[in-house]
Amino acid sequence: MNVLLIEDDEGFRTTLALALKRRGCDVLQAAGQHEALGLAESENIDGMVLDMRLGAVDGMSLIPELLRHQPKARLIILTGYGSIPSALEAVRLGAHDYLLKPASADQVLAALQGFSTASPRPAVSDLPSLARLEWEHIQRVLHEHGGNISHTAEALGIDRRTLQRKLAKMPPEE
Amino acid sequence: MNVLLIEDDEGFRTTLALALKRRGCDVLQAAGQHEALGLAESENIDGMVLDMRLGAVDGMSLIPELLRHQPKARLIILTGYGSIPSALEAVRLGAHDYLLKPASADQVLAALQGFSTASPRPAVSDLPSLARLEWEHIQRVLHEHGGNISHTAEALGIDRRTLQRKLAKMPPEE
DNA sequence: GAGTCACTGCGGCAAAATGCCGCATCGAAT
DNA sequence: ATTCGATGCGGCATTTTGCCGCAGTGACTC
Repeated sequence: MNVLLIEDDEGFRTTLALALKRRGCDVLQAAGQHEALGLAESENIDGMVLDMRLGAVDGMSLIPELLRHQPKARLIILTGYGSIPSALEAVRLGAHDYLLKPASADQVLAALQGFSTASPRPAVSDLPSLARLEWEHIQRVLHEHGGNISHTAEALGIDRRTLQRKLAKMPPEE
Repeated sequence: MNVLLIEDDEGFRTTLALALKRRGCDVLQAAGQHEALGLAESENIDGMVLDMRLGAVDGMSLIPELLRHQPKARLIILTGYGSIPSALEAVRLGAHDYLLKPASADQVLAALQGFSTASPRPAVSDLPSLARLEWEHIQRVLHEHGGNISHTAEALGIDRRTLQRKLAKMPPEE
């Protein structure tokens, strides 16, 4: 399976690429839109993994072009922020699935192969606790800001010192 | 436009029904699955609004049947909890749009008429503040539990007293 | 090389929030 | 009438938060 990985975060991209290779995929990597479109034009591709936020570029707008070059490929979105409206828009534009970071390589591969991510019937009781929600959101925003604690704290509307303290104590007691 | 409203929360349903009628729709209401399927069989319907959580019944499973009876109708999901995987599954089952409560009657109507809810491109900076996220989540869970504060507090993993205090001070500021 | 600037880690402290009692009330079900 | 669950609220010890400030570091400039 030939996979095109389009993701601007170098660390995340290489990690995921390695994991996919280990699972038997041939992986092409692109960090930006032109690189991605170039590869989509010239190579034969079965599946594409697209980040929604490529620096200042909106990944959503790449979907139609990528699919025009590779109409038979499966295209899945892998994004950090993510929202229901954007997921629906992506699907309308032709994406086949929409995953949220952090997603395991197995999840990505399953989505590429067309096994829609098993959506466990959300029971009424599986609502996340406040602490869990907070933790996940902090991780997301932190990653969004490239690990910059000062900016993250400002975006979250809390004190930088508070963020530091939260981060310092979160890992141990989950 | 004939609209079938399938929603178990009586208050929410009648409110939305009234709002849609005021906007020129003919509204049929159903509180449960059998009622909904009965109306879908016998009436001519242009649009359906379906809640995902009808008491113990999973609204998702109704989608194919409803569409079988009304293949030309637009079916939109309106749900309180909502998640990206469930939104994707609903679309795969044939739903046309997927809205989260609270949604304005205008949003519902726009979705019914096929104007996909304008998804303002989520900028990198429009990440919700921690306080806002917490507030929205509390509202969601509170509604999920029918306004029961004790149960909500337990589900959120916080003290009942704390929840009361949060609720008491939230409305004024923001 | 000196200086500037942004970011980080940490200490301290007053103010606020939280957890954890208990008590009184109220309505519905028994 | 009594029981039971839910609610609103007071009090209080403990924890968390906001808001300083200071020192160290790395990058970038003059």
